[in-house]
Amino acid sequence: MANATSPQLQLEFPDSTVREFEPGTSGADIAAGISRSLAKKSVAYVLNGDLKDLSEPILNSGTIEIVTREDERALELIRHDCAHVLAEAVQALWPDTKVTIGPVIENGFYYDFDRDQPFTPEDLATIEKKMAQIIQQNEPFAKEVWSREKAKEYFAAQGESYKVELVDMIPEGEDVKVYRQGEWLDLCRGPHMPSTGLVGRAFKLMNVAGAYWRGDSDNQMLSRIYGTAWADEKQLKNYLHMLEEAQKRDHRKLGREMDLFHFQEEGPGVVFWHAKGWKVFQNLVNYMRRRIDEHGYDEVNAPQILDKALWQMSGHWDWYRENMFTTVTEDDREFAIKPMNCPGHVQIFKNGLRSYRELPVKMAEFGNVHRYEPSGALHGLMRVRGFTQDDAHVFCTPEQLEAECLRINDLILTTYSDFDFGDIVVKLSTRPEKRVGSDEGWDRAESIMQSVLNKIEADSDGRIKTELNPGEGAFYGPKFEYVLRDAIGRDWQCGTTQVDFALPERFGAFYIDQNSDKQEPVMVHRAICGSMERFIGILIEHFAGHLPLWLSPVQAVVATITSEADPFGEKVAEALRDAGLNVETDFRNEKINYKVREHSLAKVPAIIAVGAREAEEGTVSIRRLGSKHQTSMSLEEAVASLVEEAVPPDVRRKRDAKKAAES
RNA sequence: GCUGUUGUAGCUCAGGGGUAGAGCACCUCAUUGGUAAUGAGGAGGUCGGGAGUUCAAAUCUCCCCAACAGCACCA
Repeated sequence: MANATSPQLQLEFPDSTVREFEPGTSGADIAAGISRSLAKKSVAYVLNGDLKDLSEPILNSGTIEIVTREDERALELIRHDCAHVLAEAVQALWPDTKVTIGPVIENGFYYDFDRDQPFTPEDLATIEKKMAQIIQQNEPFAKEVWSREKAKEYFAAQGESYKVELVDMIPEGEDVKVYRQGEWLDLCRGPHMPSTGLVGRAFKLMNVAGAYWRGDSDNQMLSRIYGTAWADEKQLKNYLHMLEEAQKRDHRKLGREMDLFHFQEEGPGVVFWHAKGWKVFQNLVNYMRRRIDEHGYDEVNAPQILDKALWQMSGHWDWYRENMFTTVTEDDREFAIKPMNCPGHVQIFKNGLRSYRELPVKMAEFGNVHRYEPSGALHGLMRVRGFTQDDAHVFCTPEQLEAECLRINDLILTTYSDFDFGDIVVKLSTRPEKRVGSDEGWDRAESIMQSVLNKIEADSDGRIKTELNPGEGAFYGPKFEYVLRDAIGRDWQCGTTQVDFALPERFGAFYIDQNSDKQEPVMVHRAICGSMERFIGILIEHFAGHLPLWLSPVQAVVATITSEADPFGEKVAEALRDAGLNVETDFRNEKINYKVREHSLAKVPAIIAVGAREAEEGTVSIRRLGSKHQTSMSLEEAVASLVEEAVPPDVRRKRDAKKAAES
């Protein structure tokens, strides 16, 4: 068709100029046509939003942009190329290693290998050296399109059974592509940069780990090597520095330094809360109590241990047995320690007769639950075997469901904002394969929740991102998951709203409607912090230990400079305590430098130093955590400002609203 | 649970087949000092637990436990 009348490509450049090209022109040709320096610097191009190999011929019109190595979009190419170089290096060093996949991930990449002898951390340096050699050789990445048969034959002959499996997974109609780099090649959909040399030197292999083939624990465990790669060494250095900083705010480390809690061998996954940590815990519980009170919940408390029969009825005995702590008494009666609060709450709902007039019934509990989590899952406060859920169950009519979901969303989002969390993702998880209830029921619930999800996003001013998690719902109903991101960039699911079809029916819970008929209520499970333990862990990391004054276990330390000032120091402490603040005194025979250092390390928000001068003038010198400066003010001023700052955000919000209404 | 690594004083860590060492913290004494470590002295562990090899084990081997990094699972 390429003749004199064949249509030219219309390509629009970033500066909005449109130019015509012969179909089949490559990105490299275009870059070369613009300037020699661009041709040299370019590593790929973007056509209509898709990243392409520089050598890829252009067949369609559209917007085009040449991507240089410095471009942010080149970063994923650098990382992906680096993964290929890693794989080549590994096979050069250990030829009997089989390759699998090596994708780009946040901040880097990994590659999974199958090898009898897993890699050791010492191997990483060897591999890095080999990688540097490969990069030095600067072989071009050459794309080839193979037939399915050829690819399978080739990889089978190489003994690369995983690659054969991967070829089979490529959808019909899609090209089977391999990228060659010198002698070595890999099945890959691309794109890549023009040559291995462009990977550069700003890469580092981070660690080795086991990982299951295709993410399934029934499959073979592979040996995974994680790496990071950046455009230049400065970026790499920054990233490594960021990791170090993140480690400093690890809640396990801060928990010890701040004397909040500890773990020990005899109690894997259960927390020993120290006095200060428990104070934080109580401050958090008190906050949540005020919030749920404001939202019309009733707090209840259901038993820790219940007969197996109840858990059989709830379905937990079938679905959740391996995660439950159980105990058999002398008289051979079997009990389970509750892993969830819902069955208990249903019992409370069922006790007595419920009228439609009572609905929605909102039952809350700071429920202490125990779950036998896999040992490898345990992680500080973030993942424990005994924890406290800020749990609640809303029993309502189907008509009330949407409004209740929105009400819960409001409670969750205001709570997160009170704790200064901005990065929130709400995910809607829909019906899983293994499930109870009719498809019509799921249709109805999912459509209600989808509309709630849309409202959540629309009302958030872009603060909330929403996602769909198909097939990830609970077996008894769809759910929303509220996910926060921690200091190290890990995501933690905290809040959740789950619609339950199964439990009311299983327990035969009902209410009496307008016509004196029995009706099954809809049950909504919801948690906001999720686990108080985890939430505190996230708070510690989020604030790097600098908890807001209202949450802080010790809000101020009064430290005297000389013992002469002790009586005045006592007076200051008393005044602060009388005003409701949590205050400690430090009258030890130590220098003020020593005291300041110690309390700063313990993350005390305010150090109030008093010496002879303050005692005489009736003033105090306040040094706030994180600041190197101190301000001097009268004792009265100090008390008033600290008291004001220590007002919890919800109390402040209510107070301000009241004030605004009055004026 | 799976793969790998680690486990020595409260903390951070050194050592390593012949019965343990540092710094900080702790205790005592001296020092009363202006905002991130005053000085001196003292006490403290049998080296995660168990078994084995050995004349001798904290050190080597095996089993178990726990922690850490991932994976899988999950609030």
